[in-house]
Amino acid sequence: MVRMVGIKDVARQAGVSVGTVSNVINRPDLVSEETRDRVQSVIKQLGYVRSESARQLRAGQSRIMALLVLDMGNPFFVDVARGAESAAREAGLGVMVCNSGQSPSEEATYISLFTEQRVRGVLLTPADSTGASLDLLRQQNVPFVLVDRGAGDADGCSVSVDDTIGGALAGRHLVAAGHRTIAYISGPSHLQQVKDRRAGMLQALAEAGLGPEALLEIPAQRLDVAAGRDAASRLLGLAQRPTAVFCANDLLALGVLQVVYAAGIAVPRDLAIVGYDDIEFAAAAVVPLTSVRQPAAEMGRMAAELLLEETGPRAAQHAHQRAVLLPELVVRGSSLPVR
Amino acid sequence: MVRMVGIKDVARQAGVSVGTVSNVINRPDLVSEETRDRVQSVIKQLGYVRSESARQLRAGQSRIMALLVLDMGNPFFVDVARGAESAAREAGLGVMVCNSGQSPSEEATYISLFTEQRVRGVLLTPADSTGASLDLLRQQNVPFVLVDRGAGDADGCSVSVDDTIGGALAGRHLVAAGHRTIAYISGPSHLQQVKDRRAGMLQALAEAGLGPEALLEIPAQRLDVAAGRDAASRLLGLAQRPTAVFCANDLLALGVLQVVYAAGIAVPRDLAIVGYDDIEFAAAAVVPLTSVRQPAAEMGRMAAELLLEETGPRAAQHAHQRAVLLPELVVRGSSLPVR
DNA sequence: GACGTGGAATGAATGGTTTCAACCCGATCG
DNA sequence: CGATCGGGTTGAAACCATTCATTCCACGTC
Repeated sequence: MVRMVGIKDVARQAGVSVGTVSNVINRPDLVSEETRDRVQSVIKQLGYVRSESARQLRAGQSRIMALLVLDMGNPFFVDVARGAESAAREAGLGVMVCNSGQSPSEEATYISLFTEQRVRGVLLTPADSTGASLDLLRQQNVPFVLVDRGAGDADGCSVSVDDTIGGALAGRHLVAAGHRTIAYISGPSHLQQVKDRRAGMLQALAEAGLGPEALLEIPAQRLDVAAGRDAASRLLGLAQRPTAVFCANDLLALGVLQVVYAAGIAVPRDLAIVGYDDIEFAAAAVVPLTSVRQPAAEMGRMAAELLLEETGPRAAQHAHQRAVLLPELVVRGSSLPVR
Repeated sequence: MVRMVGIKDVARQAGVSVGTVSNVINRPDLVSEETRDRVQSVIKQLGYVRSESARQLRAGQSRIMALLVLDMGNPFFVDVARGAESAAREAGLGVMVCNSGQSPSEEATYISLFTEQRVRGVLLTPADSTGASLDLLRQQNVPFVLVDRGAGDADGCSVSVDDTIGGALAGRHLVAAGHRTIAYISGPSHLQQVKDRRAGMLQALAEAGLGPEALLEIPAQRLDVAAGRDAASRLLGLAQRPTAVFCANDLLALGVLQVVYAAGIAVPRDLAIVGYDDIEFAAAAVVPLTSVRQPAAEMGRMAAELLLEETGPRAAQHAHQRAVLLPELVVRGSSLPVR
């Protein structure tokens, strides 16, 4: 292994002190133009690259923020990551994207990795519902921002989308299209999102004078395509099939669409489908899916910006906040009323 | 900002020297059981977390490897990332996943971020075809492994899949199903993959005694769903439409499927479709897509392992190698011969 | 009782950068 | 002419964990 060229080598070669080289890099305005040019050219000539670890050691914090998502296979989180990444880059930071796969233990492993790295902060959608992960972060006072989750007891920021409104948007749309019995393909019951989306749907039904019996819940184990297929088979086995399905996310909806289509049931004529998240593949399905759009990239960006504010030079004026964004219904072929 | 508890605090509290604390953490067998327990409990009590930057500063390299992919929105790369991540974690490293979005300039930005971080190494699918990015890495002697690309002139490892064989698999399958004119929806022409897949297809056609005129190339700007839709419209506008389409990747194929279906053309009866990559959404389409499966996770894992070998304790015995994996055809509904 | 042995613990040196008080020197002011 | 100012530069401290040569100690052996 060849020795790395350090700031000292540059200083010697340029005939200045290390302090001056540092200034050339970090506060060029303090250095005379002549010296600056000379140092710059030596830097280029020697191929000097500053060592982030040394800089970090002094600064006490790194220039990396962590993003810990539940499922990298879900395009929704990919969009979140994109948003966060672009905000971070504007501030000259890197993002370390990691995938907990919904496992609290992997989540804990990553969090300890992050604390060792002294990351600037963590953006996360916790997989652990007990809050133990957050305690870990608090203990090390690593700033964090919750993504796609409200910070209930609030000692951190959060960015989320109002899922009750989202559910209601879907509900009103289906009711307006004449549906009177709707299936809800939910996900793991401990997820707040899943509950809120149902609540919104129930609210919309109530507005139309329909009781909770109009909503038939079909639980799904996970929020992925396979779980959607599975739930759809159960749906098809029912004696009295609802005329519409609302899915807790688009992956489920894609699974449903596949099974329903294979069974020869026409969408939307015999069955309307509404998904949630509006991932790219929802629009790209053979029958484009109506979906409740979450501003995923926007969420990622906001989360990153909140973190930057909390850890930036103006940290003192930072007050934790809970940003709640609004979802939007995107109507496509899978739920269009048939004329 | 509260001061971080350092190794010195632990040492003082436990009544030992800093060297001993370090030994407890890194070489516990050198320390007597009694001392070890005492130190461990102080560590827990104080919530001490070692500073990776300080450790790194001495070690000269970090415990993070970078993965730079072309498109995080493509599930293929997500699988690559998963494979790399799992191999890295087994070795106690973290992976920093970044997205160049095929832009050489973003790629360069990330590479300079990586060199500053002194990452252990970089796994990448270069967006820059001139090789300038690799030069940057070589210059700083940062080890790298090419993913999904062969290392032609070889001064690094690479892991790729034989795309010519992949194309041939698709070709033989379609020929066997009786197709005699096939459209090839390609991607950006400078991508080697795109060329190799076509070459394989031509080879399969030749084996069946068909000349290059049997393959009709329809160029696509990018390798995504929208480009697939676009190419499909052009396909449908043709006077003499081929009976089968081979797409350079699954995203294109999904776009094609959507447009073709909307035009009322039955798949596979009127048009067979074969994709490439075998992403989850290919199997999840309404008409499940036949696709050439690439062992994406396996590729990510191998790449990470090669990097670990190159930078690990046995680096001396490391010889660069070019691993070439084999693709596999997964036949599904979109190309089944109609009885 | 002198010496050797080996396990356990020590503490100083090391690494690269940033920061800041101190310094130098030419120019301006009184 | 001396004092002051300020732009430009310097040099050393600080950051924190690791490493390794050294010291310490208890025990056993001759």
